[in-house]
Amino acid sequence: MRSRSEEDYLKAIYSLWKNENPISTTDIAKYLNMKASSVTDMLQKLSEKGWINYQKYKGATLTKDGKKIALSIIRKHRLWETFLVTNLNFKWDEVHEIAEQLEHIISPDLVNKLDDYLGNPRFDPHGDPIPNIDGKIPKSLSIPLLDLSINKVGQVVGVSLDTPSFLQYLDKLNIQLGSKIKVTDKIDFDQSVEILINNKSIQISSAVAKNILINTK
Amino acid sequence: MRSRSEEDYLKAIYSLWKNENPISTTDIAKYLNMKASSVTDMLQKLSEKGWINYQKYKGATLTKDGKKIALSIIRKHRLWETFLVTNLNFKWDEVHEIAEQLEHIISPDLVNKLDDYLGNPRFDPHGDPIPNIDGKIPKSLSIPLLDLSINKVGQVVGVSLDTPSFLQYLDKLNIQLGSKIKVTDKIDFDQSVEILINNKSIQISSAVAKNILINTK
DNA sequence: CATTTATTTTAGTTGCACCTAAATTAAAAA
DNA sequence: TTTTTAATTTAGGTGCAACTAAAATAAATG
Repeated sequence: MRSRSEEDYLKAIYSLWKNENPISTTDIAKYLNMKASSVTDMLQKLSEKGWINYQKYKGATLTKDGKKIALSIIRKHRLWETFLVTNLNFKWDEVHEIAEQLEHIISPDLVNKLDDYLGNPRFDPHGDPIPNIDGKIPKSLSIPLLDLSINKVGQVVGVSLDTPSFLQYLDKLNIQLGSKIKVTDKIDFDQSVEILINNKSIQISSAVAKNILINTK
Repeated sequence: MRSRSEEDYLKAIYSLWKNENPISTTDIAKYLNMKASSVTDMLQKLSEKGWINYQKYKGATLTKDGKKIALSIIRKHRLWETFLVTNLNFKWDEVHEIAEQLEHIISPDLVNKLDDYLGNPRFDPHGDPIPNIDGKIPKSLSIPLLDLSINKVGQVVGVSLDTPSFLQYLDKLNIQLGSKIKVTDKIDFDQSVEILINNKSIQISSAVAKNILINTK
């Protein structure tokens, strides 16, 4: 049996895990809005349960079992987000908090029936891949808008950042999932990008263009 | 802010509340599988929050606020049960535990969008009424099968008992929501009932007949 | 390389929601 | 009405998951 907290920690470690380096106590604490001492306590507990590799002062990585758990929670999270957006008509910037609760519902049957009901989607509304029942992650075939060449057209398939402020800004610019975007110019000076969307020409900063994902036909 | 436990207690008191009499500590303890001393603790807390009327040794009743909370949780529970059965193809005896978890998800928006998505159902798959957003409960127009007269036909609209063993027994008899049942005889000796269902004649005990709800056209 | 600074851990505390055991109160039986 | 029994509360304790403050360790700087 796992507690909700334990699941949150495993997911946090998975999310912060980029290269082979272990994740530091402080990074986890920041990610979960907790104090470092609380994190230390939990890391020791998770280590005893065999879900993480943990050495004092050296941070943590997930074991095979820990990774499996993290992926199953991410699977649930993304399936629920898909349900909320495509069936219940939530906007993509409104679903994170709710999915954060739904991901902890316990019932293997439920996840799989939900998956079937949604038509076994491979990506969630943010364009993030949905791990399958075995924890396999479908390869995303997208590139950042920043890397799209001049005069090419692409379709928005997701974002690589999902803070409310970023998503709300996209909403304001009328950039949505499926929006068709043509890159009309790239400004050398600040890497900003001039794009055509809905027959209007707008400028977006490189920071924004970096986090919009475009399909690569 | 409310904890999950607090919500469980309020729902328990609501469920046990038949007439005007307050609900005893012991009854709540039995219902929630807890010790009476734990219940006393919580009753004091709920009383301080203004959700129940509680007097030492005299049991508890819900205040207006407490009743409102209980109804909102029951609303969520029954809406989720409806979703699980009608959309995800769960059987009606499999959904209780999952709904028990889902009912604690916090998001007013979610409940109402789910309600709309399901087409604002008035009754859940067990035939229980779903409180509306203001806590109003639709009147059920059903009677126990036991009270249906000989040679009359009725349709199953719900059950008044939802233990797994009872529901599984109904499944075995092929009695489902919507099943058409004709009462062919009533045995005076033990109040058992002879019915015709799916062109087969079977006998059911009065205990069973009492808990099957039939519509009253 | 020594010292300062930052990170991490340990030790001890808190609130929550449960528990057991003992004391109290209410209800039932003699 | 007294006594016995049952229900309820109080008092004190446990595990969990957070916290603060202090100590220990590692990393960065002079």
